Amino acid sequence: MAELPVTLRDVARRSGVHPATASRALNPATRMLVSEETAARVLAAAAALGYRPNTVARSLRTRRSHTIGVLIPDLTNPLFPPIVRGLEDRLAADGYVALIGNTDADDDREQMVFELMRARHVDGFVLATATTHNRVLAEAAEAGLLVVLVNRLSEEFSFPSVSVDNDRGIRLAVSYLAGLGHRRIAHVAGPQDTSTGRDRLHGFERALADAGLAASPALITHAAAFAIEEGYRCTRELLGAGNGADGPVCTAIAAGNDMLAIGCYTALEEAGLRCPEDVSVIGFNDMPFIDRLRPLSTIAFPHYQVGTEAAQLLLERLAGDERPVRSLHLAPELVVRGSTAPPRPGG
Amino acid sequence: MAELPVTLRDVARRSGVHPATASRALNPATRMLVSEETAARVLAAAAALGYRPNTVARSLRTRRSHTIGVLIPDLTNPLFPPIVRGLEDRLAADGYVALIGNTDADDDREQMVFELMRARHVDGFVLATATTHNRVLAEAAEAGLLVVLVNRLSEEFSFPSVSVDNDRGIRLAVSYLAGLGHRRIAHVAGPQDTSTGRDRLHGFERALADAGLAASPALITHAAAFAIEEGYRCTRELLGAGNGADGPVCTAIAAGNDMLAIGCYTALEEAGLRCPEDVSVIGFNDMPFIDRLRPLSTIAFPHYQVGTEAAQLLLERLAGDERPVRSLHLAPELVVRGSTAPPRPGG
DNA sequence: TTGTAGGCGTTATCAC
DNA sequence: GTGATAACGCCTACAA
Repeated sequence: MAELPVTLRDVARRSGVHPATASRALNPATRMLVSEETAARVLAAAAALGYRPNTVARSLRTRRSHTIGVLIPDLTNPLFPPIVRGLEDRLAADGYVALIGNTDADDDREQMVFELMRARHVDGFVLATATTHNRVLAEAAEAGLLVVLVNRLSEEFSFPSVSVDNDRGIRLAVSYLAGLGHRRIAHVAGPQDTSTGRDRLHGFERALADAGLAASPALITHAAAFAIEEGYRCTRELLGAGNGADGPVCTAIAAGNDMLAIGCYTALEEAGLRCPEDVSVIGFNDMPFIDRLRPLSTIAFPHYQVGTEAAQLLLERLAGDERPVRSLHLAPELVVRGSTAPPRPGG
Repeated sequence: MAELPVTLRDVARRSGVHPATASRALNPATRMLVSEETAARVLAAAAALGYRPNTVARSLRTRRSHTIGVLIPDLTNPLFPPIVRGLEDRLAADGYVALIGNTDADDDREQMVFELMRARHVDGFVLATATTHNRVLAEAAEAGLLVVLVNRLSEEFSFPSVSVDNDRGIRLAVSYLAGLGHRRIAHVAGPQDTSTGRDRLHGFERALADAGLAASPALITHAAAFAIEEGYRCTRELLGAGNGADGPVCTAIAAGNDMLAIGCYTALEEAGLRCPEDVSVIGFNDMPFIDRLRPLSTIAFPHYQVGTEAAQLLLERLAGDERPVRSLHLAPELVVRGSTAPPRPGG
């Protein structure tokens, strides 16, 4: 029952040539070195025997595994599946496969998964987990590994990257809210050890200034993670701080991402505040299913394309592209749904 | 900058032993064959040099890649990420990694991804894509590959599997609806070329009979895929058929899964019917985020555990377990949310 | 155009 | 307990 594996020798034997010749005939890149009829004979023999090249042996010899390591925080965060699909689809088109590892934003776990992949001699990495001082990034840089950053930038190392223009995105959000008439706009900032969290916070502050609005520490809270519970906690903090004389401290919240925005809802409800009547909420990412969840206004970007572009960048370098490192910034777009409205007249 | 790779020979040289001895010392399983002090010396040398074994070479020699191929329909279906995480977490604990492939329920694509993985000599497969007459399943069986089915069963081949007890699940749904007083209960059946779709349909029919309710072809529609649009289409069909004298043809719908249930909502809304006042809806799977989407009553099962159990089954066989093939059926549970209510008095 | 030979890094099987 | 040797399946100078 268990099939005996067909090797190159078997194909060679059956077609009456040396294994080396068979190898050349089978490899499209070297097929030209072989006479047409020999090539045809070898190909026929291979097909007849059901030959399937042993990638492991090939990898050992060529030092190419045609495998890419992908590190993401957590696959169950709906933001990542479309990105991963983009990656895999583009990679598969070139015969590459992806090894996915979840890090749960835990350094030790990240290190462990990274090692697991290095041991498998992946040809490159896609990292969606980069934090400011990241051991994996440092090791990858030192070892000269091929890396493409996704959704993250590194100031320390110069890696190619694909991300959304966070500054522009958060500006879209803030100027939209300001245009509605909001003057007390709060921000639930993402983790400041990620470029994403930092860029959006700084963008927020600049956008406020540009809109002629005052920045106040009371209007900014810091989430420890891009997680629903943190959005909830931060919004409570926000509301608790200044929920004084004339209503809540803010009339609008720009959340660091959609997960945080979901947390905002719960806290607002708990405080007896309605959205958008009392407080407007805008998210970031337009993650899948968020539109069916609540009518959340948010900043959208093409998730799937982030994946395909990252794969593209990687494949180009794998193909020997030596051009200077490129960083792609995909354009975000404002998506208005039902979570935003002008502030109450009395506000 | 690019580090020169440290090999076993380097470690052997530095510790003054033969590579074979170094190999024995480094491998916990064969370490006992070596004197303690030699082992210590080798280990120290390895650490000092930053030796990292070449898994590719090891795989070629041992014919074990410590890699598992995972085929799923589509990672962006929220049902799968937690399952995949369960798989990866359990596999990683034993030093295995997973290759994920999306098939989009397309046979050619499935075949292609399957080949990509076979070529990489994965040690086993987890298949969540099995359909009734499945080429991949047949090839895997013929080649004697290690396979564990997830969320699917095969009548044709005897593979170990992990799935939810669909029959019991749909019975829970139907008896709950019947208990609420519903007598005209419809079913949006999933694709009948999947065991999941079939088992739930048959379970539905039996459950109806057990509840003393009449089965009618008009109350059953067939979705071509577990997709929102198909749920929408089928529900329209349902409503269009018998939306005659006294209201809609049914007062409750048991959907084949949550995605189909989401589609039901849209069709009901369009028809001016409210849920649950006019028509109750119950789903299946309790997929992530569904609880935040709409208050959908549904049948829950432990997604993550499906993954860990599947990995466990695979690892056991990889470890040489020869016990007869096991099929795990995880117990489903009824989750009541706001999409179900007694039928209208006038119904 | 084809054959020869050697080696990628590791481990299994001998022998000592 | 350790060393020597060969082989896993493939590719690629080099030679013919």
